[in-house]
Amino acid sequence: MRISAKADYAVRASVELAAATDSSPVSAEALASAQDVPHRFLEAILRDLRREGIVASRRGAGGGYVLARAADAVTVADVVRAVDGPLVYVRDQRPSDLDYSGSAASLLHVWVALRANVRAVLEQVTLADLAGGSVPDEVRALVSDDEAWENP
Amino acid sequence: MRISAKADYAVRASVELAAATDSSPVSAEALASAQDVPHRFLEAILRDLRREGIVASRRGAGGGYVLARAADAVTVADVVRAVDGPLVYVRDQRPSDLDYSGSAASLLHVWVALRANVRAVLEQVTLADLAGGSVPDEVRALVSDDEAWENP
DNA sequence: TAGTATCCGACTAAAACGATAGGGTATGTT
DNA sequence: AACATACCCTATCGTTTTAGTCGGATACTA
Repeated sequence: MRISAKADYAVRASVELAAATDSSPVSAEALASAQDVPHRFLEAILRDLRREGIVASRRGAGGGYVLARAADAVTVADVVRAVDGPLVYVRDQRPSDLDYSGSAASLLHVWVALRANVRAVLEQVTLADLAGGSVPDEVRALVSDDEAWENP
Repeated sequence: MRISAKADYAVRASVELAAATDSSPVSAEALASAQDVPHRFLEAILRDLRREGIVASRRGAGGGYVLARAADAVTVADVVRAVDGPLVYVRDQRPSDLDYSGSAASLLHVWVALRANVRAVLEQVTLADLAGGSVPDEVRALVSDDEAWENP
């Protein structure tokens, strides 16, 4: 269960855009240096985000990227899905497409519950939350538990 | 965020062992055909599980594998970690090792909350639960929501 | 028309993934 | 003792994914 560099970079760039309040486009170069991400790689990621309707772009001098929607209408899940596809899948299949037989039948429920709990976090946090330096109460509750910070 | 074939197979084989009540070893071959998994591949996985103390093995005729601990003392998280390492990591680092600066600082909290919610499922379900065809109430509550079964 | 910055497709090195192969070693049965 | 069973270990292998890079085309501004 890993979050790819691509997803991490995509969210960071999107948050940076959400934080740029003055509605003028931000260049890929500026985003790359602000978040310390390889510029050419970020360009490719931003193209994905544009194709998925997360950001809009303007070419030419003074061009760059802006969010295509309001920052509070874009969740982390939206951004991750745009670059990496489905949030959770098992052996390249969606949980609901799996077919378990025998004593492992209930395992399907585990994967579905897992996905539900992943969604509960990533679909709750918006770019506006992150740009504002805060997270929803439900998420804060999760991280306020000391156990959440331990590496078992 | 994918669950690898290895992790899926490992859990299924472990559940099969938990369901084999008569404490005599089950061969890799028998587990492989019961769960429809490549036999040689499963053997490699079982070796990982043994090294991590999840299963015990006996060699020779009539040999095979048994759970090394009671089925209600082994969680799905234990099995997944044994074959795939840490449950959640971002760009090959544990969330707590990440270093975010600028407007994406709160993103760290999102990844930590994500991991906490993943744990809340996988550390709660034991092999005994699955072998018994049921899951803990907290997990059942998650899957009873119709939304949990939809592919967005 | 010069400069800026996005857009596009191809490309690459390295790692991960999903296995498979060949032989060695311990254990039980006859 | 011979034999069959079944785990054990190392190595290999083809494909896909990951994380980037490169060269140039296209669009927009001043």
